[in-house]
Amino acid sequence: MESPKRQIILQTPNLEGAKKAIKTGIARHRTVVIAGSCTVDYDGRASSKLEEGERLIIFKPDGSALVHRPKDYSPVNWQPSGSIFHTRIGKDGLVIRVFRRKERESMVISLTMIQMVAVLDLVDNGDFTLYATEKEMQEAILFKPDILEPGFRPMTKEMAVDPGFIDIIGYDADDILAVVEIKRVKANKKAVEQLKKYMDVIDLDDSRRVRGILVAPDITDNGSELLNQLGYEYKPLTPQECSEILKQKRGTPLTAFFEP
Amino acid sequence: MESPKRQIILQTPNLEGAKKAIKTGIARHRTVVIAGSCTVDYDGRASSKLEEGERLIIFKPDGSALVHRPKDYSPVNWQPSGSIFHTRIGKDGLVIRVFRRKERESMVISLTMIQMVAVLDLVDNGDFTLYATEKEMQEAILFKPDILEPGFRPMTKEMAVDPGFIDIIGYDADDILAVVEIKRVKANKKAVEQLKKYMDVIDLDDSRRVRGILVAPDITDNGSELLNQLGYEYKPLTPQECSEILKQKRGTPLTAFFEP
DNA sequence: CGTGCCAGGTGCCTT
DNA sequence: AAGGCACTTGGCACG
Repeated sequence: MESPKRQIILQTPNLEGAKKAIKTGIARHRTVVIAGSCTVDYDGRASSKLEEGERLIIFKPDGSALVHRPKDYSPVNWQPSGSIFHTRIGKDGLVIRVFRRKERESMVISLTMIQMVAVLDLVDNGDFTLYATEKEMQEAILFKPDILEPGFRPMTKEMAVDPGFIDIIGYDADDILAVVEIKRVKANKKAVEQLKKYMDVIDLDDSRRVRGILVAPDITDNGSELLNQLGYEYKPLTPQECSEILKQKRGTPLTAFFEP
Repeated sequence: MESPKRQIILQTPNLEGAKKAIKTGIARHRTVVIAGSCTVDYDGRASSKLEEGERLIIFKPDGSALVHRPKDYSPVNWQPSGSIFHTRIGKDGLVIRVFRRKERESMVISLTMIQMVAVLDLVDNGDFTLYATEKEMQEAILFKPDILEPGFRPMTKEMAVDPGFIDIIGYDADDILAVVEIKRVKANKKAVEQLKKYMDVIDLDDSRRVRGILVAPDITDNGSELLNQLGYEYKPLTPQECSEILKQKRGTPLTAFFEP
């Protein structure tokens, strides 16, 4: 018994041949890659018109769609996952309509000339791990609170207030309550305002002095100004440092916790 | 004289053949599309590890690079334009390093099995126009102020304050000053806070009563609550409506302005 | 569902 | 370069 073809690649197919391959690929939940000359009309939350030109078009099995020009990181047009594809040949050439019921959005691609159609069977179960995130900064402070300042003792993480979420609340070496806001990139005025919002809530509940600490790898001048004005503090800390600390943690064998 | 090949497409090439095509494609500023099994290591502002799996890889002539899994709108790894590519065969297979001097970021793709390499010559000079943006909402109100409310007269657009930018300032039918903040999506509490920030600045400069008007297609309950609390107003207006109004404007012949 | 917020956000524009 | 902000932001987590 022959195994089904893992890929179909057509070079400069006619529209009918392209249509067949694309429909087959979508039906079989393959990744479909098309290179060709097209126009794109989008209509939904906004709307857009893209005039004729050669682009790379990608349809994924999860119903996401991308139209990429030969430049830039971001697609010129797209639909997020969950879209429905409809392919037909009309007077404008090979027309593919990508529709998303949620948001009532549609993207219509009209292909006039096709350089390539590739129907690919991509199997991808590899784990993806991102390091040096804000989450890791939080974990690092909880794991080794001294990196914030000696004697700091975290009490809560991700406390819901107001609404909103305070990253960390804890007590310092002098038993003063501290509200900690973490940013993985340079903190600006907006970050300080966010900290203030949480401080205002805590101040209502607590008549004792409360420290506000902004943790970030850097801070803008405007941010620093507002911070000083409000009497809060800035603690420089990079996501990379925090990631390194967690690497030590993960490297520590479990038995280490049971040793003196 | 033969014209140079517009595309090279290799099916299941060996690593050496793939390497040659990829290097050629990058050197000639073509769009290179690779389907194959790979790992990706990224290191820069953050860092990440992507375990073995089959993905679609795109290198563009402007030095941008994308690694797409067979799902999701966004690439799992990438480099923005201006990156430098380096391709070699090592013990991990075909290794492509994408380096960005600014930001000191690197992405290393190690390909072990290759399903396809396509070197494409995409020529794309088509215009792209996006409609129903916040900018268009602003223009529509300036063009036909009555859509905000009858008798409204805009005075400034994009006025810099504090710092920050007030979308529109104008006078209503009763000559009361009004600060207008525009949102193209449902306005939330943050949008109201933004309006408040501008109102606070204007209130300092102006002892007369000032109206705060939030223009948006919708508003969240929390946003509405704060709005009422602060005594501001909400004017429902969709970006699509505004776009339609501007379409009329563009449709209006210039001569119309000279007629009674 | 809405509400809030992070993201390797990206991109645009202005000082 | 720094700062402010929109984006068809997308995506997740939580009530």
